[in-house]
Amino acid sequence: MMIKDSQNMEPLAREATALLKSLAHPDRLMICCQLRAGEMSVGTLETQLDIPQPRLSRELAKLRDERILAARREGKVVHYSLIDDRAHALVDAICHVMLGPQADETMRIQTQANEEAAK
Amino acid sequence: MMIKDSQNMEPLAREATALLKSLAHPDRLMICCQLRAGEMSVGTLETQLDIPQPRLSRELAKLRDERILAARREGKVVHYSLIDDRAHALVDAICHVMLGPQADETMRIQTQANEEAAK
DNA sequence: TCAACAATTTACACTTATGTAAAATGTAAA
DNA sequence: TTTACATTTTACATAAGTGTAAATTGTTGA
Repeated sequence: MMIKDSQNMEPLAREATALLKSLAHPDRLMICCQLRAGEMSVGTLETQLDIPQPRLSRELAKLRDERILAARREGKVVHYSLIDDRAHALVDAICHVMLGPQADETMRIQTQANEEAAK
Repeated sequence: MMIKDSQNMEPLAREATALLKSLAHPDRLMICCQLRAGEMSVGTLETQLDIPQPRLSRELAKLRDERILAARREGKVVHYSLIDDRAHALVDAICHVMLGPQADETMRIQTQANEEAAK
């Protein structure tokens, strides 16, 4: 009997690769990486990640369109947060794979303390 | 004090996104997914994944160029295998994230038994 | 209302990714 | 060497991603 896994796997693979593509850009990966620590403003992200504002804004918009991030306005400032559990778990896994089991911290330096310092 | 994480994170993020891009296509993800079970010929992959041969061959070539896969010729047949540990670990993680903690098996149906059956 | 700041959108040029079909290559056996 | 089979390469059209700079929108406080 001929077994075609693709019929089971392909839809899942499409879903998975959509998520992978969302994270497959340094700006977007770093953004999601930072936001694991909690909500952060565009200005703070700009400072911490050193991404030119228009580019940052465009990548944020992409991630927002894909419901990976959510935006919350507070006065002039817009705060972004990571609302997709799969994306969160995948970023964790990526850090794990890139850095080895022990040191997820290297890619997760940004803490509330730094958030304050950046203001 | 102003802390710029990007200076630590950016090179790593570039590395990580290179790997993500390699996997961010249904054909390539499914190929790597299958090859976790072990070496497999182009023909077997074609049958199991139902990918047109020229496209399959092109994606295999990409993964080969990036040293994620290795090819071994045996007569007319070319066997591919997954030789990149990070890619292997990341595919495991992707399955885990997409399917939940329990059922990695769903995306890893292909066993040696199926390999034989497909011949 | 005006000025200043935060963030987004637009416009443009350029590169890369993708799907399809046809042609070419390499290998083994008649 | 000719044939058949397995795989790769080429050629082409189209779509999607990326970087940069300029213009625009939305908000607050003078």
